[in-house]
Amino acid sequence: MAAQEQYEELAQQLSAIGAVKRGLGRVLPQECPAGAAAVLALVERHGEMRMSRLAELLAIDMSVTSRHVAHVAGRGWIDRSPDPADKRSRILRLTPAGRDMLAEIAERYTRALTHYLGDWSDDEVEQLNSLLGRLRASFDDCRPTASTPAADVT
Amino acid sequence: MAAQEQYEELAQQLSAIGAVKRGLGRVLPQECPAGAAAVLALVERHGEMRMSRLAELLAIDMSVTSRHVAHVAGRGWIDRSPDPADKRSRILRLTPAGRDMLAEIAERYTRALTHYLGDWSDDEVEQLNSLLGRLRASFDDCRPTASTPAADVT
DNA sequence: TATTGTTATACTCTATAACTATA
DNA sequence: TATAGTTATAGAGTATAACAATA
Repeated sequence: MAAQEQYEELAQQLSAIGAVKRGLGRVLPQECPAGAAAVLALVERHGEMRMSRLAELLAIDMSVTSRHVAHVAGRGWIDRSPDPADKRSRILRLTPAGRDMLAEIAERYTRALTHYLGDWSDDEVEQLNSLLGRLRASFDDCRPTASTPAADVT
Repeated sequence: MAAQEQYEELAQQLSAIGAVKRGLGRVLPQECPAGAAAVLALVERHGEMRMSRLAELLAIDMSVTSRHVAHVAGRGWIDRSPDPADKRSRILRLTPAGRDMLAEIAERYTRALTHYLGDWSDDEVEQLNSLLGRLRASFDDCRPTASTPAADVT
């Protein structure tokens, strides 16, 4: 259990971290904004999936997910094939072109971070990754999506 | 110096941290969106300042800063008085109403974070704050703004 | 009737460029 | 001529609501 000033400080840090995200986003290819890059990365990491699953992983509304996916599908980076088991659903798969784009993105991200974080140790980056992962997890656990069995006191 | 996978992982984590920011932003009062709250917090923390200084602290363009400040000034939370020493400038000062709003925001942030991070130790939050601070600093150091003494090889 | 996904609309945040006033 | 700040415009990201097709 942390102190109140620590929480206020954390809120400040999170507010300010947007500058870092924007800086990193600026290295992306023109055709591939941050939202599109996130889609590609998640489909690569978790394998083929449906729209609803992707929306859950992105932690954004499915309507927004739909637009991002339309963007990457329009450029041939993702394949949307109908799910034979449920014709309402679509299965998302990374295409070879998608993998190429992802490799390009990874290279740009790595180059930028090497530049900015050249003086960070392996351990420090590892720690930050770990803490950010836990932070997300702590928020996910309390989301109204799924894993909320009951509690319907109207 | 970290490994490439760590950098890719960090890029992923930063991309995903937006969900946390949005979650935290949802607890803010209707009249005070995240951008406005950031303005108030920085003026409280650093004391009275000019627009250009605030823009630098926010790490956003002054045009955007101007809109955020207009928002908080319009609600009486910030006072914009002309700088007697330079009539082009305006000095920003927190008003009592601004302090009240800030107290309200701090309370909401703290309540939310207590809820989400109840199982985090004092040390863990401290570590995360520290690493996020360093991350920002590492990016700031490489920004084209100020602290770029020479290098004008046209 | 409920669920999957898409589209329309609106809001927040940001950047670029044009503009005003002052140095 | 250069700088401080404002405003107009455009683009990315997100949420809500209405809608289509299928379960």
